[in-house]
Amino acid sequence: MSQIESILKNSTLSVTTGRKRILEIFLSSNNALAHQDIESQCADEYDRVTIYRTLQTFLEKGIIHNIPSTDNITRYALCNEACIVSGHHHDNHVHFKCDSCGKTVCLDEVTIPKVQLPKGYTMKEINMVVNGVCKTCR
Amino acid sequence: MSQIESILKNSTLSVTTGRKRILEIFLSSNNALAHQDIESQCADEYDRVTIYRTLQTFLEKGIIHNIPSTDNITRYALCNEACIVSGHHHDNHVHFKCDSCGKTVCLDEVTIPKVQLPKGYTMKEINMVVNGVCKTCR
DNA sequence: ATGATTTTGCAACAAAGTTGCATTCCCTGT
DNA sequence: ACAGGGAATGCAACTTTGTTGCAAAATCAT
Ligand SMILES: [Mn+2]
Ligand SMILES: [Mn+2]
Ligand SMILES: [Zn+2]
Ligand SMILES: [Zn+2]
Repeated sequence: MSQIESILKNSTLSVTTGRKRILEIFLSSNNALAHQDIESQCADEYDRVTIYRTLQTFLEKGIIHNIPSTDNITRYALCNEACIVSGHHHDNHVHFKCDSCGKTVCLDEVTIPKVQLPKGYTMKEINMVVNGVCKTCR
Repeated sequence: MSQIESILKNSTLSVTTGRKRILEIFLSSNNALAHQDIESQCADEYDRVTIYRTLQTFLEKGIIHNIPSTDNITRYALCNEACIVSGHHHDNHVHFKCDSCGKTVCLDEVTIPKVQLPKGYTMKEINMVVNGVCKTCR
């Protein structure tokens, strides 16, 4: 059984060609992908709606996580391990978006530092996104 | 001269009723606002396109900053001081989005902690967004 | 292999964002 | 106070993005 198939099986998802293709696109990319990025790679093979639904499914199953940004475009990246605990992701790495090449990457080795919230606030998820210039663009 | 007018004047913007109205909406709100939030408060007075253009102008002038989120909705909040330096904002406070009431707020008193990027990466802006339950919803 | 269940494609729709252009408004100088 | 030039606005048309219902197709357990 291939890596791709076991990812799907482990998440109790049926193995369909569409899901395998989208997973393959993620695995062969070294940066985060927006819906549009995926669509432009397989719009001839799969319907737009299928891509939306597949991304949604992957999110819920903890196969991918989404990365916030100020440009109104949510990007997605593979989760390293099973990272769904009681309904929400617990990724704890920093994300970086390059102002020059536009690419967004997971900085898996950079952990989000702790932060003290004011009294009364409960923390479920935390996201940190850094903008700047990446190492290939400088 | 009113507070609202001086904000516009200080940013070398002409004082129009639309800009004053949108500023007023921000000033009277205690949470961050999405385009849609503003539109629903003044759609009868001003065109959708004007709101888009006004938010864009305010952003560029450093009157408001935008807050990233994973739900594909950018929200905006007033900047505390002039926070535009060489073309980019330098807000350094944490943002909080409540999963219960959906409101996003600036935690002005919580400073984003420093983080060490890998070699070769240059930091321009940094954003931190925490999800959870706010003090009024718990 | 068969049938129940899930996934997909299609169509239709709704919402969000963009652009060009004519009109209106604001500001400056007189 | 007024006129003229430049900036902002409204409107229309359009593109892009996201959603929903339903019938056809694919997947999976038996
Ligand atoms: Mn990541
Ligand atoms: Mn803020
Ligand atoms: Zn780059
Ligand atoms: Zn709340």
